[in-house]
Amino acid sequence: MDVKVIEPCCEPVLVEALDHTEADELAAAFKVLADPVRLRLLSLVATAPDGELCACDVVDMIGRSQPTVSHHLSILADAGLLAREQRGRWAYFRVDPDRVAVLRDALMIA
Amino acid sequence: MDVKVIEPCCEPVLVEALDHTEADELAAAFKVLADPVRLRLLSLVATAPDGELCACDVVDMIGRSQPTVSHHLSILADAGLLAREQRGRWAYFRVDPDRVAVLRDALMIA
DNA sequence: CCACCATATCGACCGCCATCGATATGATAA
DNA sequence: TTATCATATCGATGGCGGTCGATATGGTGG
Repeated sequence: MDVKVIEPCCEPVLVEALDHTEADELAAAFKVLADPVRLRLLSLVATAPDGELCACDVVDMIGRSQPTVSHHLSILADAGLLAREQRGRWAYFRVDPDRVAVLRDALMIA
Repeated sequence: MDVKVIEPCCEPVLVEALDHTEADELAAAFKVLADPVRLRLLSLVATAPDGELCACDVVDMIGRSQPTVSHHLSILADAGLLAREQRGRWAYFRVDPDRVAVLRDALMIA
């Protein structure tokens, strides 16, 4: 029995070392993920029933003040990880899978 | 001919939101990557000819002081991303692919 | 033993950022 | 318009962390 195994995940993509600019940009991207509140926000949106979540529901789940939650949501949105959609006075957020994939691909190094 | 296709990469792994402990641990892991010097160190080791690099060669490549480079190498090693091997007075480093994979898997969220 | 080299540790400085209370903005509803 | 609600912005504060010079550690060679 022939068995064909495709492993698209673990192929090293990094062929030469990062230069300063690339390293700065990547570090800035990972810095967005380097906060527990932002990671919980991202996971809450990612696992939301319809793939989207209202900011109004999120404050209670997180356990931080409303300005702090708003601050972190803006950082995630500015980084492109979350897409914001304003509907009336409510703000809804979705995960941008492509943007997440960029960071995931950057870790295909070994 | 039987064809077995394995796609370990793009399946969402995150099924429910992260709790506080998981978020703290993940954030600490990403914080290690959230620095350009450490990313350049990681990429230098990952793309080194034999998969390993001597700390003695690294200081000149990075453009930071020796204490700073040593500091960042220790952070990468403590996080498990780099494995340190002392040979005489020299310290050699290798990437731990499994540890990198843990972070990559954490981004399989959408 | 001593001199030298690679690396690690220490101490201090400085800038960035997470956090919150107060307040502003902007939209809906009465 | 006025009241109310959701969200964003502002300003201040406290702590964390990147950086380097100085110094310690520890191994090598003479």
